[in-house]
Amino acid sequence: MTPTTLRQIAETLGISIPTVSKALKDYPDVSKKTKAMVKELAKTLNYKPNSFAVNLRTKESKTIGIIIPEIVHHFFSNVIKGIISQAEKKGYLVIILQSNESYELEKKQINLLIDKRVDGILISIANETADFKHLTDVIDQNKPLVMFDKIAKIVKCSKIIIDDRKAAYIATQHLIDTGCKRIAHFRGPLLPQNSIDRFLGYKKALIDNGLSYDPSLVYICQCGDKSFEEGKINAARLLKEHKDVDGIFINTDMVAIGAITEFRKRKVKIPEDISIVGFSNWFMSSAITPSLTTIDQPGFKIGKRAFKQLYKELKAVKKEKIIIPKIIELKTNLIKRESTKTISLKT
Amino acid sequence: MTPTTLRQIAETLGISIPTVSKALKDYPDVSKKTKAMVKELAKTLNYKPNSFAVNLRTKESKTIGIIIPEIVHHFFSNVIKGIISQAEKKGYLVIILQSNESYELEKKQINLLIDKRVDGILISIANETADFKHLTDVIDQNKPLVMFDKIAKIVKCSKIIIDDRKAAYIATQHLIDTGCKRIAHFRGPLLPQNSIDRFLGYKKALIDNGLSYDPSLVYICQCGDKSFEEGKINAARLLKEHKDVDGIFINTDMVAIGAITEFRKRKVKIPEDISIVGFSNWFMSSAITPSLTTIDQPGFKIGKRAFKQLYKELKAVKKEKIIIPKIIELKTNLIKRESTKTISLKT
DNA sequence: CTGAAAGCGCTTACAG
DNA sequence: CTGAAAGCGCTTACAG
Repeated sequence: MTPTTLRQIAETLGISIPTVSKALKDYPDVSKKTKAMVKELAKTLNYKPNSFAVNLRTKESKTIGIIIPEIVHHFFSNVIKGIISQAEKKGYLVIILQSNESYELEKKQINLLIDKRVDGILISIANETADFKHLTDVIDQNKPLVMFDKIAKIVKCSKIIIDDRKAAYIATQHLIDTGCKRIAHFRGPLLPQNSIDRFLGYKKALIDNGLSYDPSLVYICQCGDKSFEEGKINAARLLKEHKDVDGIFINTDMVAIGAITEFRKRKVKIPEDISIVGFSNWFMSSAITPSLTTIDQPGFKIGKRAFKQLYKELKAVKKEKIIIPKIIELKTNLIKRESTKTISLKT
Repeated sequence: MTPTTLRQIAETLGISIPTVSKALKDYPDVSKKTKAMVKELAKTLNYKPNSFAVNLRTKESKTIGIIIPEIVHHFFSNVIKGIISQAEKKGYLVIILQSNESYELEKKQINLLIDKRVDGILISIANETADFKHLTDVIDQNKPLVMFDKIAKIVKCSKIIIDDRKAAYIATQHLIDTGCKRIAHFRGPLLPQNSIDRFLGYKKALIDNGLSYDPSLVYICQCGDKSFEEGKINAARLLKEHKDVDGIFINTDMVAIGAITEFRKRKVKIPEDISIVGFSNWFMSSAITPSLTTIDQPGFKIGKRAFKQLYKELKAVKKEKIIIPKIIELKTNLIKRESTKTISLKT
């Protein structure tokens, strides 16, 4: 009923606890005979080391924590999957917490994880978060912290990101290259770095191409639960307020799909009347009609890389080496589909 | 740098470790003065109990494990969210593992969790799983185990389910009530109980209404990554093989949306030519055109209830009470939308 | 009201 | 090759 302990094995075998411990871990200074004996009994008794005791001795939990704003989200669930798959390979278990984009919750959750003595933390910060003390505290405790996707530039830790500005630039450039002259942008909330960067990339592409930047063409979305609705609403507003718009770069696919739905309902032709580029390459983007041109944001890969970096730092800390924060930038791709025109070959 | 311990507080204050421990936990037999003194110092030193030591003593980790077939999945990510939200309230942290529908992985993961000494386990079993020893082992160790959604009927543990058979019956009945005479079914894989039950509900509705059951109208989908594609492929096959079909009950929304996409492409009118009912009420179901009539499967609620049940059993075990397995059935609803006809009032 | 004692189950450095 | 000793940091029953 109660789990087997080293003591039980030692007593039934008439040897000492340390010897049992060492035999099980194949220490070279234990006789083959003893090892065989111990291992056999351990197996029959289904011995499993008590992880609490092991943790207490080794000061490691072989567990990491991850905090994300939202679990029910295509991008983040892919990131989680990437993290878990990689962590499992290295013998780490993963505790998941969801901040709901709330700074207070995020702070509390960081504390929960620290209390649990996780070995390291992976985080994509909440939109609300503007104060980073809870995060620098983690680093000050010499506990590895890696940020991904939604990062805070000021915090000195490793980060797994994409070049949002560049990707947005490419997306907007594609609209320009395919003939759009008046391009709107449905952006994300004001605070998070990636929605700022996507906006800046959009703006720069316009200016570099000699198109004027018009702030009234920029619509804000919260990109939460209601993304699809926001897409529809903004599409309707845009149609009313700016009849001359012929292209939109949209912060996230879900919003873009909402917009497409609304446009189709109103018989606006895509891409002929309005071309659309989304962001993230959610699988529905290739499924809808017309399929959506978008920027592929590699969630699974981001998760994998985030864990790999954390793992490196975990090992560094163990060897009492200093952690040198690394910024890892993953590539994105423009996926051309039906929601934008094909580039006309110019002579 | 290193975390504060009880010893440090005791030594700087010149009192014993047990007194510090008791002061911090507000034991009645410690003087107010001592308590105040201890608490203040604990606060300034940012004392946090070492969870490893606490676990070792109390034999509790305040951590539970959850195993699901797939994280990147609307239903499951909602369940996870429900579990986590509830667990956090009760001071439990959640470790998540993904079985990829693989029996071997699932077995390994159960062991991982047992090795970690989680207090309890929540699981939705893999399609492949037909042997349940790894699960009964958990129960035999007196460790609470609660199944949800994809369950094994033989295993004696609590289960959070919906009445798949009834829901499927209602879905099919709705097709019949709205005038469908020849109804196909796109079912899930052969093994999992819920896909069996949905199939049986479909079949029973046909028979109860005097319609003949025709096995050739039942198509199998794996319902994995390729659900959308499977929907398209099966829709195309159906059109070729059974031109007379006027209604389909589909195992899961994603497949249904694939089917709708294919039908629209081929100018099949929905619901006039073919009516469709899905299953799960994925949010895209209300977004697509035509919007999808479907069965609402309350993922978040299932997660919440699953944790609540586990929590009850956790407490029971602590009090050395016997766990009485409970089957909790949550209600589903038929959500009528555009992919089925409105019921004609008969006189 | 306070503290000495025992112990949770393991690991590691050291003695023999 | 084996084992006695110390200790990780806490908690709880008990003595005073």
